[in-house]
Amino acid sequence: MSAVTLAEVARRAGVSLATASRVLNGSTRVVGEGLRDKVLEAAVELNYTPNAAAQAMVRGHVDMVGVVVSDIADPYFSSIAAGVIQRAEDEGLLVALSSTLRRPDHESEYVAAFRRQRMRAIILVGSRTTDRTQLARLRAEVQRFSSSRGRVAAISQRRLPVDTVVVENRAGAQALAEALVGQGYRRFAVLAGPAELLTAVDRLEGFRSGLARHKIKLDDRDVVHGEFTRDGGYDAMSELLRRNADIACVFAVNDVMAVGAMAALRDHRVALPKRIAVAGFDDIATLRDVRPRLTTVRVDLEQLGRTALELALSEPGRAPRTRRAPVEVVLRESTPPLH
Amino acid sequence: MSAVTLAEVARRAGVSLATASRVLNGSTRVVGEGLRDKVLEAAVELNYTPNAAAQAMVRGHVDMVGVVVSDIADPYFSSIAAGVIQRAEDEGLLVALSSTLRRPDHESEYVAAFRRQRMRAIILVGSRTTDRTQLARLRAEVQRFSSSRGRVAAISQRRLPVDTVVVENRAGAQALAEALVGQGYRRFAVLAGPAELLTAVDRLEGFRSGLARHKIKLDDRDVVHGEFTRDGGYDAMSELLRRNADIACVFAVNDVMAVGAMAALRDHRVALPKRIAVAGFDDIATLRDVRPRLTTVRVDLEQLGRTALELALSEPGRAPRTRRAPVEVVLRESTPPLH
DNA sequence: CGGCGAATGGAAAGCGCTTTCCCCTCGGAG
DNA sequence: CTCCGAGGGGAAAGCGCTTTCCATTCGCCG
Repeated sequence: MSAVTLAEVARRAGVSLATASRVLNGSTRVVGEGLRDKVLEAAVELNYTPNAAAQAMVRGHVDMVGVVVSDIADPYFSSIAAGVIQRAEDEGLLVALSSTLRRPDHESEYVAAFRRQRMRAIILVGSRTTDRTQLARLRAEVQRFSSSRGRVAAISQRRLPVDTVVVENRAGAQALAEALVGQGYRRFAVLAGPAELLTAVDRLEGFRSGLARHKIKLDDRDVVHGEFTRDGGYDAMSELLRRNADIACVFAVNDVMAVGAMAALRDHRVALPKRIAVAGFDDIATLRDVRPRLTTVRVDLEQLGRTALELALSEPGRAPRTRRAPVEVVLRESTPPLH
Repeated sequence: MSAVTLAEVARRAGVSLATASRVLNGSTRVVGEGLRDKVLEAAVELNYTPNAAAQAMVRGHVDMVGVVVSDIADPYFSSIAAGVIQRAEDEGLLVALSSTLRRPDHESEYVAAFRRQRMRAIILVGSRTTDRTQLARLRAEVQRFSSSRGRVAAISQRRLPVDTVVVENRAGAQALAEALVGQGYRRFAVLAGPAELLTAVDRLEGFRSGLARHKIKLDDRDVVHGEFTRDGGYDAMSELLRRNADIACVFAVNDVMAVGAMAALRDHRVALPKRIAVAGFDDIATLRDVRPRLTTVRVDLEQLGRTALELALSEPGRAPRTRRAPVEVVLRESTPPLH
């Protein structure tokens, strides 16, 4: 049993294909009431559904938006995706979601795939990296997509000539550093995530400059890089402890790593937060119940997703726009005021 | 600048459209080496990309699979989605992901949308419900999709005539109950999730029958229904405490609720797990670091997703198939052995 | 009452691709 | 040397839909 086509509906309603199309699939042209009703009725009787592929072909684009994330199982990305999906539903758009499995070099491939599908828009959620070749490739691919009237928005850093929702990673980390100094901490270490991920780098640098404002220097020995994951945090913290560093507070550049760090501290029987305090970044909802409650920098992730899609769908300006996503320091039990 | 078409490639290579198509987009027909190379070369020079919409139209389906989840921000669903996406990548398929935002009555709409798009397959991840009308509607929609050679697989309960990965909710909950009795617990309560969600119901019933095996009765007063979320768990636990029930161990039908319950216990200054022990279900990775470590029933969520897609893509049998997803009780600190 | 423009319906030309069907060219068997 | 069949190439027919571009029909104004 094959699907019902517009032609069948038209025949049944006794009108032309053109009229049926105008009635059923929106058009500027008005159709007389009589015929309009006939068509509608025929469509219902035959249980007609438009063939999206056919529409996509003639319209030049499908009613979908593509989203590229690093890892959908990571709550950071799934929250953003939730925001995009929510907004997409409002717009009557479907969402195609791809996960690079933390291989930023695969981003451009997915952009290409989405271009092939003639997606209305593409949202790039992953962090940009320091790799220039990669960036060039991505930029080229994005260019191609936009030059065939596809819209693109990125989340995180402004490194591509597209609308971008810039997360205030630097400012947030800096404010966090200052707040922690305000709590009385002086000796810090940072669990810094991958050295090539701009999001991680920005947070590290922001934190560093926050400390600098109070004449506190962050020794390179006290910066440990690691995966942007729970285990990455665990390993980095373990490494730090192995180095026997004399620190009072550790900043993990995201909450997931922070949780890993806390686990490592426990496993090494280090009093938390007494001996070593821990702070994170993102304020992941799922992690709000870990104890001690995690000091962090809140980012409204779902909002990020919604904003990005909005930006991508709105009438493009003559130049790429930037929207800042404000962040907010949240002090909790994991970094109690000293004495 | 519009996209390059196959016709342009053909012209440039000096061959017919048919030949170009056969070379570039796979066909049973063989093309002579000379022409083949010419076409390939022309395609590269012009930077040709096939128009997926056009291909979809003539082939009858697009190279995508649709996934319907209840809430992509929930780690349960995002893990399953990750599994599906992983497997889809292996197959060269893109994934369209829709979230019903916990409105099971919207599932059929998304199935319809995916049908319109001519997706290759659809994976239904959300739990089935007790609502017969809804089920009928979903079944009808699924029927239509499969009758136009679309493949469907469901995860959780076998309530639709489609391939299903059945999660052993009942058996798992029953085994958990018995394990808890083995730990010495006798007075139980259940935070039971929405009464209409089969996943929640199955877990409750499984738990009940596990207790029954040891002649322990679960009083209806000790079963509190609530949302399948962290806050749902929090509220249900609070309600339970308000009832002043005399219980030693609480089973929350999923980990997310369990975490909410633990938060409620803390807020009410109830010693955890000493006064009241807590157990969950799912073994959500992100939650493995909450303290006390949560006793739970492990489900390999990513595997669930992978299996479902595999099932959907494999040659359909004459009858819908069922694949059981085994689960495993994991005892941890949140339910210590009694004395 | 004639004439003209607005309103409405339909025929048909694509959109970019796959695939059938037909044709031509060889190679090899008889 | 003829004939047949296989192999490889191309013309063209769609796939289901949107959208010009015409053709009609009215309504109205002068």
